[in-house]
Amino acid sequence: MPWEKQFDSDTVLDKAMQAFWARGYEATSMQDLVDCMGINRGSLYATFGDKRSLFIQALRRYDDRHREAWVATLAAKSPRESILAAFDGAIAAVLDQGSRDGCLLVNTALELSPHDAEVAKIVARGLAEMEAFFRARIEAGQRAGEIPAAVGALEAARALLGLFIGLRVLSRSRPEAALLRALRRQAESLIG
Amino acid sequence: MPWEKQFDSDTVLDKAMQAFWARGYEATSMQDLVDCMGINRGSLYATFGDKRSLFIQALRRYDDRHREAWVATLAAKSPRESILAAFDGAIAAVLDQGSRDGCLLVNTALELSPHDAEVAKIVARGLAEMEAFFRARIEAGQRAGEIPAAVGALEAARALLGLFIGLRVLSRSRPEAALLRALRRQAESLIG
DNA sequence: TGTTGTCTGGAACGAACGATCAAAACAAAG
DNA sequence: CTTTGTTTTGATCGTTCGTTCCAGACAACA
Repeated sequence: MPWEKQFDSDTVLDKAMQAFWARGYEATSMQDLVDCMGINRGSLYATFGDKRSLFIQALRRYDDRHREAWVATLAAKSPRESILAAFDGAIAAVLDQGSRDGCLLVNTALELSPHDAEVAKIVARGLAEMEAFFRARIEAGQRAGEIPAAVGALEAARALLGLFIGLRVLSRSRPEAALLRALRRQAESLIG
Repeated sequence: MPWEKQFDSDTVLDKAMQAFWARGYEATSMQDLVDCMGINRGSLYATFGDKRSLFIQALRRYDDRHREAWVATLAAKSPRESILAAFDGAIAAVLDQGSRDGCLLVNTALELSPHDAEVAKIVARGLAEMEAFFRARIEAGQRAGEIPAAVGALEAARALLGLFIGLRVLSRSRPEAALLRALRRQAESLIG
């Protein structure tokens, strides 16, 4: 029998994900990926297929490991605080870690969604689940008396999604504390 | 003496702008541009320089012809209505004309701002002027009694910018009427 | 130890990329 | 009509793109 893989698929996929995350799909070449993933060209193609295929796997992994894990982490907090913590986390990534990568789902929504149906589907689902998260947390907050019952959960969740996307875009282009915090405060006043 | 140009620089620059707008910088090749601009390769390079240079000129032109013209059009309405008309216009572009192009400034904010300082400057200025527009209109609306004085003009303007950006991103990835309209309603309730 | 099957490194592919160039085409001035 | 200087044109440059392929390295099994 052959010999086991010399690398961990998930580990190298994570590196590909980060490259796509920082630079986008078109601007990341296969050579960039070979370099940053630390595996051979042949192994890359044998394991992940072509570039688009690799990107889709990276995007799915982002959706699993980042968006879902992020939701799970936030779910530990109280409903109202979990919503604000979502915004705080995105702001902290910019101000504390100096990250200008934003969110891969949002970046991809702009770069590829209008031109690639399969990618668009993944992105739309991810964004829809963020909206669903906000909505569920608002409703839970209302049951717990943390959030006024007068707030329309669906409407507010959609507005929060919009604000959150705006925050991610501005993280990449105008990473200014005052600006980002203004969006967070708006999110706060939105849920009472 | 020589003979005049056979094409109008502004006309062909508009076509380049639309190509970059729809597909982004990296995904638009010089061949695409030669085809859609309708002029020869040599004329293109002689008139606009290299690809990045052409893009910057197209971006500046967008900033002039679209963002500024857009502001000028809106300024004809009452302050409060002009803000809502900004959102309505973006929604109409999606629902009436089926456009999924969004806003070139927003698209560029994500694709190039983190990696190109000169582009980032143009984008940041454009976004800052959108913020300034919102702020000026809010203050004018307050003077006219259309908008409650309790609204913090700067904070609200920043939130509107975030919502507007979110709207533009969702226009490209989830162009659903209910979703886009929820953002507009949030903008409305934001200014009283 | 020889066999097996995969992984590795690197060369190489055709195509497309951004960019350049010299010659032909041309309108206006002399 | 000739001269002049720019535009246009299409060929072509070298590079990089995404992708394929093959010989050598290697660990596990017989």
